[in-house]
Amino acid sequence: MTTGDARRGEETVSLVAAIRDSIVRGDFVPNQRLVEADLSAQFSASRASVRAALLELTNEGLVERVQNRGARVRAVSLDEAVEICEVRMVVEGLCAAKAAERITAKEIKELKEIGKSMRKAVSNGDVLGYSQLNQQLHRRVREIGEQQTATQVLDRLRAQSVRHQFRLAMHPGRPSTSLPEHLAIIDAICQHDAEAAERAARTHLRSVIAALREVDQASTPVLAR
Amino acid sequence: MTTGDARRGEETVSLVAAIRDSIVRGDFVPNQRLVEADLSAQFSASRASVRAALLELTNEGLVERVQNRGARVRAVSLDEAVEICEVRMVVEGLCAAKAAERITAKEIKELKEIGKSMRKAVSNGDVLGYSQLNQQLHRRVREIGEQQTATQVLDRLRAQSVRHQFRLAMHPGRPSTSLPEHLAIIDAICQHDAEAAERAARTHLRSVIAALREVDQASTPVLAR
DNA sequence: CGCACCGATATTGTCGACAATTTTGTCTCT
DNA sequence: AGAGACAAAATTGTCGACAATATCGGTGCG
Repeated sequence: MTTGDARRGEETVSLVAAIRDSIVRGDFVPNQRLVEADLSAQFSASRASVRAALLELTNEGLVERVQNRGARVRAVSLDEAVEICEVRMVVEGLCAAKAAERITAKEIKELKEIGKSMRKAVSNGDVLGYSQLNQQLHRRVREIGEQQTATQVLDRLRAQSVRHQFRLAMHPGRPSTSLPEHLAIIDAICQHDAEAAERAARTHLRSVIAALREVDQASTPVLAR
Repeated sequence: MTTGDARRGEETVSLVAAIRDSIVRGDFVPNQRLVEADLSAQFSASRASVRAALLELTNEGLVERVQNRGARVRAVSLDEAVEICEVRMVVEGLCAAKAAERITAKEIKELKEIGKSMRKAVSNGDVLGYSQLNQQLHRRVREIGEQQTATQVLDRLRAQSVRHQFRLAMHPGRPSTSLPEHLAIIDAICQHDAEAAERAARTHLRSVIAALREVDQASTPVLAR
């Protein structure tokens, strides 16, 4: 069966989603070549559509293309993942600060609700649920901050580092480290304290960066030779 | 004659540059429709190439596309320009901080040289030269900071707001305002003071945002009705 | 035995044509 | 005359085929 089907119009857009999912979920491993003809057959679409989709994914940073040499799944090194997180650090800091300025009473309740759910998930050992709440929190903060541009930037960066992100979420003990950081962000935003919110967001991402390095060292002990 | 010619291979890449230039230099005004067939004739390229180029420019944020309704030049509103500058503020801050950590003695000399040239350009009233030095400074700082990801983000954002940026550079009195800010960034980086460098970069961009608002109000007095 | 040259194969880049969709203009009916 | 429906034009989305380019394997020469 072909991985993803879609409604009639705009086949390319669904192809982009299908290929993106295949990359994110690991069906296509890093550095794997993506031959247009093969994808065309696999997803039963024309080569032009595949080509357009590859173009799009290249600009999202998930695929690398070299002139006349084709496309392959981009492998994000640890150093690159750190760089990405550093940019995320400052941009999420901006969003948190803006959110602190603009948040409404209703949204405060919502954010605190998320915080409560996160506490519960961690104490229950619900790693998957916590990960989803994590994403929800970050998304809501961006929405509250009303930063369209920042949101676009962050979406792109998140997609690029999703593999590292996932590995991190599965690391034992990680949730109990990040929970208080998340709660600090929520508190600062709910108190309309922009500076504190930015600091908290940065502290959190700094911790993520440190954890990234740690997890990588643990899983790549010396050098797989 | 066709606007841009190019070497044999990879016609699309040169088309992207040609259309981008046309947008940036104002040959294509904001909200102007970009019909594939017309561009195809104008640049004497196939429609497929034009299509690929428009895809690329869409992902750069210079063109907006709606499904089955074609592409048009994106009009960046003042609010959007401010948002873009806010993101730039924090990311350039990051780059400045990293540059302060990593700068070498040789690069310090180079940066100070740029500072000297800027002073000269301002005192000579050389607006264009100052603008170029400005760009050169920002670029060098990013390179010294060795932030690939941040550089990509900033390149994209700069391209989107180039029109506002240009109008700002032409504003009388603007250079003498921004010069000391630039010099402060240079000083902080050259003293390896990451925190001060980030603060200086932010202060500068904050000033740019304020100027953006001011210039816009001056040129759109009430509301063209 | 190694290296450079050359041809065969695989893959991408480009093109023109056709199908699907949206927009525009016109005509009728109330 | 105005609103709605229908047809025609314009434009985009998709497809298959051809040309250009890179990669791989074999052959001859030093």
